[in-house]
Order: sequence, then structure tokens, then C-alpha cells
Amino acid sequence: MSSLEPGQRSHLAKIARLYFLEGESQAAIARRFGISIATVSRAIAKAKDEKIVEFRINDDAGHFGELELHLEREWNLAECMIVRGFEDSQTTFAALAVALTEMLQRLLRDGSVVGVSWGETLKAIGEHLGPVRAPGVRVVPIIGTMGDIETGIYPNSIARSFADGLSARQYLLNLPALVDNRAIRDAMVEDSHYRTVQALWATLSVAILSVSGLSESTSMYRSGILSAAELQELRDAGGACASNFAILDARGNTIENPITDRLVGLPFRDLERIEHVIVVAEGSAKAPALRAALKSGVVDRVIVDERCASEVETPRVPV
Amino acid sequence: MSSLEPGQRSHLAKIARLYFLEGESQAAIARRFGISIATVSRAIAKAKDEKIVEFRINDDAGHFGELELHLEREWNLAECMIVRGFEDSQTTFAALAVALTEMLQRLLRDGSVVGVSWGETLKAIGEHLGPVRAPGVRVVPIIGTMGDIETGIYPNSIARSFADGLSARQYLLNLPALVDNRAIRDAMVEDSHYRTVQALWATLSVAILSVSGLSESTSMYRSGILSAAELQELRDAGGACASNFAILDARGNTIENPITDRLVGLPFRDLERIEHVIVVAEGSAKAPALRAALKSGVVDRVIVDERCASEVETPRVPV
DNA sequence: CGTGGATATGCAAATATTTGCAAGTATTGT
DNA sequence: ACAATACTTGCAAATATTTGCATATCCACG
Repeated sequence: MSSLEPGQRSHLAKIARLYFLEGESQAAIARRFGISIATVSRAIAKAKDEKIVEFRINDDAGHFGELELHLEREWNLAECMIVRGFEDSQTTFAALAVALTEMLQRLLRDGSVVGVSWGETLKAIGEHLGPVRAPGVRVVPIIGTMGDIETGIYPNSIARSFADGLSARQYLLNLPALVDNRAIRDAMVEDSHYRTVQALWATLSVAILSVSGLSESTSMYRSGILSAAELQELRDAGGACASNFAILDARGNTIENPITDRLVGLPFRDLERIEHVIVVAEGSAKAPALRAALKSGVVDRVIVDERCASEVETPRVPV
Repeated sequence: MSSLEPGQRSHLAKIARLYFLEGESQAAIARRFGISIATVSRAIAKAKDEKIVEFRINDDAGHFGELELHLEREWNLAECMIVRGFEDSQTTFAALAVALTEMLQRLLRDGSVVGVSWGETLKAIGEHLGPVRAPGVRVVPIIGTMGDIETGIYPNSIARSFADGLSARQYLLNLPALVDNRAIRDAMVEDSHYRTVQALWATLSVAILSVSGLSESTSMYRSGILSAAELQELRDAGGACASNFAILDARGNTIENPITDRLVGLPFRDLERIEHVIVVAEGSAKAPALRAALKSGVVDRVIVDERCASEVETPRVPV
């Protein structure tokens, strides 16, 4: 730790002033003082070190720059976007969709393949996705179908709304997400229908996921895919989060569970190979599930509302 | 003037935060957001423009960075150094000498030729000049001698103290500064003594000057070189400043005067060809003279105490 | 709808900055 | 005083940043 002689300090300040405030190049400063460019560079580095020059970011109040950065660092994310939360969840979803649109605009390339999961969050967001200009994008579900009738949260429907928003080509996955037993699943994944989608999954550059807790407010329960008893079983087994039908414990590890063997969808761990794994979540209720998903380490990018974000950062202690 | 959409602002803030506060490279930021490096560079430029990022210099209180910069810009100087003023002029001279030493340390190269003028200020400073490591430096007076006995302000003596301080070789100028009439001067400048020094003057890379007003407190009067009547004559002709025996008016133009034709020294306008022209001045009394010298446009670098500096910047209105 | 100007973007060339290295210079302990 | 060690510096190579240019997009107006 080198301390500074008195004169040194004002000399560094002068160089920093010329560089940062006056916009002079380091070469010009070097000429002016008759020292080398390298010395100027090192002087500026030292001025930063010694806090002789400080930077101030004038973010709008009402933006969440600090918190975003905090979460990015804490969870090793490439990017965290926090949007303002509204009373009405639907409005918040629209705001999240705007953020996701902007993010996809940046991330998508010609020919990118986007995998879309399932759930009420993604359904709502798909409906509000804005147009993105990127040619040749393909959208594919990463979870099988469920239900016999096309409801709003039918995975192919959600993928369609994403494809529409992105002006992309949609690929269908016409196999059920959950079959009766492992044997059936094992047989099914041999079929060319699965093989085709699987090949597409192998080329995914973006995956878009949501998370859910395992209370009875989860879509998986409300749409009748899991029974109350099955949910209880999952919670008993330590389940804290469901994402694309994978069940994670609070540490972010996938846990074995009654549905694992009967599932047709992109395996959770396969997300690791995907360049951009985006999770979207709305509301503080999602925070514990989101935290579990973050702990898994496979999530790159997060788009959440402020309530979810602050709850993730500073969890209320359960009473 | 491009205004910013709401989202734009926080986006720029985020990039600026990553770049300035987190120290991420622009390339890393570009990868993170899926945009090009050029776009990041432009975003940072815009963030500066829009004052989304601001720089703060934590100069010591008691230093004069702002004022230095102000004077540098106002007078188009390469460098202005302001030192703390002390009650005792001699102490202030010592402080000025320290600053000059540091400046010369940076400016001098192997073989540099330094021209030194004359006066009480330079005499005092020469005595306090610190050691400078630069080999092969040569020091030469830029004004002829005066007086018959070696006093402290004898030009060759001043040059000698500079040479000592700089561990430099000293060259003498053994011709009188002021002769009786033009004819004598014209004859003298044909002599090889003058020619030798003149050749050296042509290679000067640094000139060190002081300034003086034309009141009866000037060394030129006190050491008997000019009479009170001659001083009055110079004042009447609009003279505001003497520097190396050149007389300048308040606009910085050299003015014809009774001594011009009888002078043996480096002509004031020849300073224009010298890379570094340094003026040293102490005390608010020197301010008007310094301002005239600055107006001449030949001065590159100024070393003054705070009193002189503030008086130059904000002259008291004469009552 | 189509057109023209203003704006934004990426590529790649031009600049600018940083850094490894070697040589020189203070500092320290003997 | 002397050697060993820690700093500092400038050079030049390696990186990083900026910018000219061509292209693509957006928007206002006919």
C-alpha cells in the first residue's frame, strides 16, 4: 500500500482533471507535461485507486440500476433487468414483456432457436411481446403438451404467441408432457416426433423459463396436472421450485420426484449448454422459487419486477 | 439536441455503471448485452454528454487545480502551476523554485539548452532550485551583463546558480546589457562573443523569465540601470511590463522605448520560437505585468503563487 | 404507400490506452 | 559505503476504444 506524498496528490488530480473533465487524450497530457504516455496512464489508474477521481451515475430515481448490478454479481448473471411493478399483475407482465422484447432484440441472431417453457407468466408475456427484427428465428416449446383442448396455457399456444411476437417460425411439440409411466415415456422418446424436437433443442441459443413455487396456486395444480397430494409429496421431498416441470430444492439441485420419469421435455440440466437462459418472474411470491432456480447456476439472465427483485435480495424471515 | 426516451436513460446508466464503477471493458459489456463494441463506446460517450455519468476530482483543499486549469485555458498555456503563498517572499520563492524544479525535471532532455533571464525573482529562485537529473543540459543567460561588480542579480551569477541546480554546464554572456547608443550595439553584435551566444540562443528549448512592473520598485530602477525619468517615460509610452528588458504595453505588444536600441539580449519576439517559455512571478503586485506578458502570447508556462494567480484572474478595479 | 432525411448499427481501420519488460533510481539494512 | 530490494520509468507490443463508412431502420410528409 503506497501512500502519497503531498505533491503527488495534486499532480494526479491535475492529470485526472484534464483527462476526465477536459477530455484531453493521455497523449496530449503526456506532451504537455513532458512525460510518457505510459506514465499518464498509470497516473490515471492511480487516481482511480486513490479515489482522487470518482464517478457518479445519475440514474433516474425509480430505476433499479444498483439492485440489478447487485443481483448480477451475487448470482453471477450476465444480465438482470428489473421493471417497475404495478398493482395489476397483467400490467406488470406487459412491462416484463417490454423488457424481454428489448433483451431478445439484442440477443437474437439470424437463425437463432428459442425455446419457450410454459406457465401463466409466459402466457401473459407472450401476449405482450413486441416485434423484434431478426430474421430466421425459430421458436420451439421445451415441454410437452398438456390437456386435450387448447387453453391459453397450452405450451404450443404459448410458443405460438412468442413466435408471432418475434416474427419467427414456430415448431410444434405434439407429445404429452406427462405420460402414465416410465415405460411409455421411454418408448415415446424413441419416436421421430421426439427426435425432431430433440434435434432442435440441441441447437437452442435462448431458453425462456418461468418459475413456480409448489403451493396450490401453481398452474400445475390449478390446471389439474398435479394433484394436491402430489404437490404435498414434492414439498415433503424438499421441493422449492418448479421450472419447466423440473423440481428444484432450495439449494438449486434437481430432485427426484414422482413425475421425473414420466416427463417429456427438455431436461433441466440441459439448460447448461444453452447460451442464454432467461427466467422471467413476477411478484414477491415467486422469490423463493426464483432463488432456488438461481442457485442451480444455469440461469444467465433474469427479468423481474421490483417486488420480486427486492424479495430475492432481502427475503422476509418466515414467521 | 437529441432527447432521451425513458428507457434509454437507464440503459446508458447501466453501461456507464459497468464501465466506470465496475471497470468492465467495453468489449465485455458488448458481449454481455449482445451489442457491438462500437455501440458501447457510443453509449458511454452519450452518457457523458447527457451527464448520466459525472466525474468528481477530489483535489486537496489548499490546492489550486481549478484555478490552474482556468488560467491555462484563458491564456492558452501548456501549464500553469500555482503554489501556496507565504508571508515571507523568500519562502514563497523557495516554493516556486520547488515547482520549477519539478517542471524542469519533466521538460529537460539530454542536451537541452536553457535560457535564463534576470531579476530578483530569478535570483531567489535560482538559489533554491533543487537537483534535476538530466545530463548534458546547458544554461545560458539571455540578457547581457550589468554593473561592474558581481552582485547577486548579475545575470551570469543567476545563470550560474541555475546551472548549479541543474548540474548543467554554464555559458557566459560577457557583453553589457545596455550600451550607450545604437551604433555601439550594432557594432557589438557583430563580434564573435555575441555570435557565439546568439548561436546558443537559437537552440534554446527552455527560457525562464520573470516580469516586472514599471514602478520604482523594479530591480531595473533599484540597481540603477534605469533612472526615474526613464521609467516615467516608459510608463507614459504605455509600458506595463518589463521582461528580459523588453517593454510591453498592457495588450502585450512590445513598445519602442529609449533602451530598445541599446540593448544586448535575446529579443522578446524570439521567444516565440522556443518550445517552453516559462514565466515565474510572485505576489499580487506582479499581476498586471504578468497579464501583459501573457497577452503577448509567447508564454507557455507560468509558475506563480496564489496571490499573483488570483489577482491575474480577478484584477481589483483600480480606485 | 412511397420517398427523403435523420438516426442507429456493425464492420474494420485508425487511434488511444494499457502492460510486460528491461534498465535506471531511490531506499533500506548491514 | 555497499549490496539487496523495491519503485519508477519509457519503450514497444498487446489490447482496448473510437470513428469513417456503408447499410438498415424509422418517421414525417406528400
